[in-house]
Amino acid sequence: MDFDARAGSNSDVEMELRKGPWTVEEDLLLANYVSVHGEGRWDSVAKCSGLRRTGKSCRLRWLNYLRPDVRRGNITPEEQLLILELHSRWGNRWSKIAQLLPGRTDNEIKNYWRTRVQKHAKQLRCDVNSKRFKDMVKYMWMPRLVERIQAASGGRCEASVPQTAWPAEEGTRLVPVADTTSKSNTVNLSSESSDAASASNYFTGGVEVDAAWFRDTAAAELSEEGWIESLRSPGICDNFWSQDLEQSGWEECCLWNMEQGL
DNA sequence: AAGCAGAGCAACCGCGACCCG
DNA sequence: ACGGGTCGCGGTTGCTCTGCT
Repeated sequence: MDFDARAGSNSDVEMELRKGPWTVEEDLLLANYVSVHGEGRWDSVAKCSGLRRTGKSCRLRWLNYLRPDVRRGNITPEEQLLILELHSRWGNRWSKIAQLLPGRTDNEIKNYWRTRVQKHAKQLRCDVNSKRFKDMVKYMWMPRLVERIQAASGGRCEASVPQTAWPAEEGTRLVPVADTTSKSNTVNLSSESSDAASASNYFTGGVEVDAAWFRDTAAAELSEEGWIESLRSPGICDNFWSQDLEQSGWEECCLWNMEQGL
């Protein structure tokens, strides 16, 4: 039962189903109706509430925006961590992932993934489904988030993160980087070019890269972002990471960029 | 100040699953 | 068993905002 945007007289237009952004009046109508009658059947909601919208549209608006318990805005590091972990397990099962993030909608999580994570991988010409990308998420991105959460909670990580998130996989080439998550990999790069080169080598499989370039790029990024300072100031870095993980993900950028030449 | 490009997000669309007569 | 109606999910689109030149 699709709607059809045919041109017509004013009265016809009045009766047409509306599309596009919801108005405040429509929001009020829908919210009032649902609060009185419950969610029920969405086609009925659409018809009986007086809204000229499809049931689908009403459902989407209610679930993603009007629902009282819906949370909007900054996705916390804990939530980011959970999203990364759950996505690694279930893939694009957004609604399933959303069930474990109270107040978050599948749409919001999907948008987060597409804008922050997938876009990042795309820019770096790295397949989000590739082993390498998953490793980066698992061994660099996620540990960083844990650091952030720990810092924010005064050293106690209270995030409900599945323990399978970052197993100690000794013997893999990624271990050294994973092992540095508590301190060194965030500091060394700013001061020692050799550390920068060695860190980069772990993610290039030991292939030589331009260490000077790596160091300079990292230093420039560090200077711009000032995130060494932020690491030492839990309050500040909490906001920093909450706003956008990617902005502090300069290191991954450097590493991935170098991989492109391989 | 104006134009442009990119990012972020709300909403739509298509399809498959489910329910019920 | 079948068919129509409805719902829910994942993919996609397009609008708005923001930052850069």
